[in-house]
Amino acid sequence: MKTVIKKEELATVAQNLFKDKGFAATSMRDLANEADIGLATIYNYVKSKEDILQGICFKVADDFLSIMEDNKKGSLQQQLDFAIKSHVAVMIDNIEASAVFMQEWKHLTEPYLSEFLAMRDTYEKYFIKIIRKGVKEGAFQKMKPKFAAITILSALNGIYDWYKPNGKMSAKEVGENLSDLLIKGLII
Amino acid sequence: MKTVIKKEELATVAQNLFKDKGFAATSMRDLANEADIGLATIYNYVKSKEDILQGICFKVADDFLSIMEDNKKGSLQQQLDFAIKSHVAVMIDNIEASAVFMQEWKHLTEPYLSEFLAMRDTYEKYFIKIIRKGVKEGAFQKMKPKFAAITILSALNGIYDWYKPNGKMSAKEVGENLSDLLIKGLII
DNA sequence: CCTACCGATCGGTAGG
DNA sequence: CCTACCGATCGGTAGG
Repeated sequence: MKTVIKKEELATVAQNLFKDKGFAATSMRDLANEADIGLATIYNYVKSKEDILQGICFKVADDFLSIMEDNKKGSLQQQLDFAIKSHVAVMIDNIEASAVFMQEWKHLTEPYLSEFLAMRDTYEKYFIKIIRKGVKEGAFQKMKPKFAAITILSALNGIYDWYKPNGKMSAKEVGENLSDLLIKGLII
Repeated sequence: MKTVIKKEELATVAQNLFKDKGFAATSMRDLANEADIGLATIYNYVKSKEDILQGICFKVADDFLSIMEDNKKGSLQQQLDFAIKSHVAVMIDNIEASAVFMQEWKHLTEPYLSEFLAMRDTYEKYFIKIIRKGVKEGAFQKMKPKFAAITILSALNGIYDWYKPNGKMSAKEVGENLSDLLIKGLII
């Protein structure tokens, strides 16, 4: 019981510190202090420092990938709209973990690094496919699909830097506005 | 002579390693090895490890800010187009330094951290102002100017992750395509 | 520009 | 779950 709670607290603390200070600049002692346990106790919950990072990165990667399986209906514009809004929803549901996912994955070592990059690549390809089809059909502007996909994902992935859970915009609003801006553009 | 060359080599090495491994995970010994000098020699060129990071971050910040002074002519759509293309040009001209600017600024300590954030804020306000005027005039979609500005900047700032100097897209093409996608949107 | 070194801190473990 | 500790590496410096 208490063990489970402490383990979850450690996970939360790790997400916050890895986001704020970065993985390399966060020591196991920092984590222990913030979670209010002894240094050696951490190793009852995790195997190593990188083990914690892996947990965060692959959890978020799984979340991203699972949403795409439900995304096969409607027009290509609707599919892209759904993909954007779902991506935003996952990020906002795990805002600290998402920040770590985006910024700290480079500290993964092999073979996890390759596995991680492969998952990210697979996810990116969902966006590329939708856009490629849309360009071919003439629904979207003539544009390199990979370029457009990466640009849209970059715009979405910036959220963790400014989104405040108790701020002026709700999670739903953020998704709607991003979809609107990226699909329809800024000019009228 | 030789000193100047080695100093420049050290700067280049620092940009590359800070980008690839991150500031905290790069040791002064890493820099010395890569620049092919002794560890202690580094301190003839810089005062400290953070001194190197400051040099990179503030150089890029200056570059970004200086382009906005020339941007007061034309319609608001033209001004935004110019701002986007100039931002992309600065990034691509300093692609490694830009990556460090975007990802590693959090390792700056006070008072440099506050100064850096203030410069970034000033720059962001240029984009916000253009968009706010455009929304008021009815040239742009009705949208929160700050939200739109941050989203556009996030999309632009993702470049360092994928842009290859010898790749398929020229710097000019990247700027034109980004301006097109973000201002006009993906759908026709 | 380098050799040799400093105190501090790191990730992790033995043993209980 | 903690005390006490390990070897390795860190940023930086003395002295030349």
